[in-house]
Amino acid sequence: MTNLASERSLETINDELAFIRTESLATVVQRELERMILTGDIPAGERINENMLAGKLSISRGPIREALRKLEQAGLVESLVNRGMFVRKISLDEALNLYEIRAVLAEHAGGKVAMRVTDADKTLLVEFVDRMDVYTERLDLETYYAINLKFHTVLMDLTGNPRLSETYTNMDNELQLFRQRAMLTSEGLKTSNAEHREIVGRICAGDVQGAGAAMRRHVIAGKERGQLAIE
Amino acid sequence: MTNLASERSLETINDELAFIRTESLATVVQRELERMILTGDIPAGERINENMLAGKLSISRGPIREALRKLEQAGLVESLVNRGMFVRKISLDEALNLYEIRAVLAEHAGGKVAMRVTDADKTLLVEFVDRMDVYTERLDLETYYAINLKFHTVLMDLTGNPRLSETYTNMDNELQLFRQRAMLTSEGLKTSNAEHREIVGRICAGDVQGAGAAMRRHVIAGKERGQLAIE
DNA sequence: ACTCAACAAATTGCTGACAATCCACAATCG
DNA sequence: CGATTGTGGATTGTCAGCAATTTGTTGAGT
Repeated sequence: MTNLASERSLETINDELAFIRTESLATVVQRELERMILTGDIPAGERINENMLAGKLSISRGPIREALRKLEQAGLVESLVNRGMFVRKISLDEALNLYEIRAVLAEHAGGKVAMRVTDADKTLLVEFVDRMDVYTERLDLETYYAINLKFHTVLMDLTGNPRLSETYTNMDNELQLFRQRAMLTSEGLKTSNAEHREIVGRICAGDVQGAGAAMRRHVIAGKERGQLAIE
Repeated sequence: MTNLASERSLETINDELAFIRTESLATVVQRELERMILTGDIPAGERINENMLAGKLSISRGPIREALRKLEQAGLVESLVNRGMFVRKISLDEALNLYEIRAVLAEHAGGKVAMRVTDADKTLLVEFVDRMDVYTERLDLETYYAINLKFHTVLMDLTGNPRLSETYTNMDNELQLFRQRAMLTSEGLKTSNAEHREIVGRICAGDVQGAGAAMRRHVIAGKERGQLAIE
């Protein structure tokens, strides 16, 4: 019995250690920092103090610096030599450039999904939009955002091109640094989800051209909502 | 006189030190590794030994690991925990996905450039194509490649969207890992430059639609040339 | 001959410490 | 009083070394 118990605890410990073994600390830190940055926990423009972070996480600065280098390449932080790493501040120009690319990718994605979707996919997409409508009514922004995020991920994954989906998502993350304070109004949510419905409708109809155009319009509308919220 | 001389030498020393101060070792190593990987100096699939590299460059492993993390995020190397960093091997599937995205970006870029080019830009582009023709005749692949690279960079920069240019170039770099051994035949060069001429022609004519289509065809043709060379 | 366990060498992951640099603020000079 | 120059503390950049893991090898057992 003691044997069994000790084996169990060893297993548990191993499971936990496996988490360390199969993933470097740098990877864990990267994910955590990415989360903190995207949620605005660490606001854009703020310097990231390596020592403090190391102290908080009870690890050394090495893995932290590695994680920061990855985030630097991902465009979420920028490094100034001898001054440190800062959460990136996206200028209006940079944001417009990102929106432009995103619009192009979205248009292509929309068309491709319209060509490829199965019936199962269609019901899934419709469900997403219906659920978002519910939380729009309830003015539950938190939940709406979460579903909205998932909706776009699923949609992009349906292109069958994981790299396209990844590229799109990465740019969306960078744009998050720009939007940050640009919270949507409930009016904005309604409009946004109406656009979703339009997209899904075109996709379900197999309207390649229309689905692409709807996607493009959705991105551009999002851009304008973002800019509006800033002024 | 001695005063002047010592001032001069101080200046020189400062210039040299500035090279160290304004750039971390990680950045230098990153550029060097990127060069080695893209030229095939370190072939795809090969492990990168941190110790050996540190010894060769007479630095410690810290900056090297940071550089490798950036390259990992850029998609040029991949890390296996406790096993090391390997130059990435791009599968056929991944390459096709990249080509698809690149085609989309290229089409958009072609159209946008056609809308924006000045007369000066036009002569510049024509010069590029003319020069490439020369080296095609001479079968000087090396020089052709160099000009070809620059041509595409200039073309993408003319979109006025630096981020679009950067994204396109990054994907091109990743694809280099795929092409690697797929050297073009002289026949391929001729065809490729004919496509360039077509693109530039449409751009000069202000044919937005046509320029985009020509760009798209160029990318797809390149994809097919690459696949052909592999078989 | 084949499997498998134990061992040794090589290599990565991480840490703590040191050197170089920046920044804010006080002290000095014109 | 303003500008400049030190000066001290905080922070980054780099290094050398240790612990943990992987991998190849040897040798025993079947």
